[in-house]
Amino acid sequence: MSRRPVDPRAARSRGIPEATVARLPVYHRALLALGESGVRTVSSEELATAAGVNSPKLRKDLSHLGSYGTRGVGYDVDYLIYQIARELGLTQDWAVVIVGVGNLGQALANYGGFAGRGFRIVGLVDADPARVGEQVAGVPVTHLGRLEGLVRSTRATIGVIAVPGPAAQQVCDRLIAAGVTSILNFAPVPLVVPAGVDVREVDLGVELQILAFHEQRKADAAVPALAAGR
Amino acid sequence: MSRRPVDPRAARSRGIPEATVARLPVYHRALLALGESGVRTVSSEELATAAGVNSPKLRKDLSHLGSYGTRGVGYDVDYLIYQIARELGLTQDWAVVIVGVGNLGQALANYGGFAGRGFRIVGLVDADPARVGEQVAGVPVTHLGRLEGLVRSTRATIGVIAVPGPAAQQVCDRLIAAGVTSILNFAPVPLVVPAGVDVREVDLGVELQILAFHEQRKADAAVPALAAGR
DNA sequence: GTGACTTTGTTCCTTCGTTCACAAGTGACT
DNA sequence: AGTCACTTGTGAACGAAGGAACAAAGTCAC
Repeated sequence: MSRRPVDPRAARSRGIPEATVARLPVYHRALLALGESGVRTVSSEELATAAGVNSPKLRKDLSHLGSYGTRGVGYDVDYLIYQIARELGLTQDWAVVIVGVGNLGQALANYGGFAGRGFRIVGLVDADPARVGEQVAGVPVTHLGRLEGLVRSTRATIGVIAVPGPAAQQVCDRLIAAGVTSILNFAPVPLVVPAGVDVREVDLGVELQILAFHEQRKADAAVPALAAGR
Repeated sequence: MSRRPVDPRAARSRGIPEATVARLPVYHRALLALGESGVRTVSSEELATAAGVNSPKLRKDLSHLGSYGTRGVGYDVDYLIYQIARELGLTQDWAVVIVGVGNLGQALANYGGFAGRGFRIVGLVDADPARVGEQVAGVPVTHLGRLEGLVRSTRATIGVIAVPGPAAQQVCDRLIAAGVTSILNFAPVPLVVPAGVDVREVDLGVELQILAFHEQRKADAAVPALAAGR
């Protein structure tokens, strides 16, 4: 475990494929579940099943982090958990501000599994003065007017936008001006941000529409004569 | 406009790339917003900006649906809205059942923009008997025990899972057994489903972890000496 | 200590997605 | 009517991701 405090071969810390990064959190979670079940060692086949991927893909993904497995044996669960956590930055403490205390904002505040992964919700912000002072999941609600002060005083670097669409861009701009450099956006509008700021858009409506597309495909396949216009 | 009621060249209706399908809903929404602003015609450059992509990508995406633009002019907004909606299946009516009436389930029930796009929430299901009879966004809450009956009687084909992780797979199995063939899963566990059933996993925790990864990258870049272990 | 077996890590190849550049088509203006 | 400016649609180059197969490496039994 102390063999390589920092991997000298430059495979790590540079050029981990984006697709791999998106799967690492899933592996991490699957490993945590296995660890709690008392499993100490896991093969790529077993872990792949638990994570919902196939084993060659899993091995290739893990190989991007370094050689943390033992051939003929598998991966040490605890060690691999630590390595993935470190790579993802979960061993650090991330201050997160959530803007918008509607149902979605509350759902996020109550979401378990943030605290245990280094994410600390340091503030909830809402435009409604009536909600200020309220607490959700132990975090007090601050008025939108104090957004910048909250971000600065807590040194938050991650902002979550859960406000109605029309307000999203303005909230985004203010978050960035106050020092936020990563944004998770649930509002159904594409945000424009300066270089150096990361945005991830999560759109509940889009997901349903993608499903509808495939659903229609299935329906078309079942009644091909109609679909083909014959 | 009536030249090809059904495109004879098989470009359409077969083989639209998955990446394109995932962006069509975004284009659709951007077009709706433009249309409400009174815009009648839009160029690929303008629409691309509104949708947050670059124009070559937009044009290639749209070309998979057919030739719906006019060179030298652009795209007719209303016509393109209709074509995308048809391709996505939004001109049909989709019955959706939401399982789990926590904060997330309520947020989904209240989400605007479902109704206008063909999605009709026909039922909310919860395991807590105390919530049965309650109404959320005008939809009554049904007890989990009646899940199958609800799905069958409403002919729902899309199910949304917003329950705690441990319950997700069982709910999933029951939905499928009752006739659901598309599932949107918010529980942080990978679902296993039989062939022919589509699943989309949306994981709020994963998104934050991906952001944390990039955030750490930025921090490393700012203090390279420490990050490189020198 | 040796051999057989297990499992990882990596290489090659194919598929998919994105970007670039340009030809073709359209409308406006003279 | 002809020319010019503009925009779409597409072919081709480029890059990223996925999958299979195999060699390397380590363990366990004896």
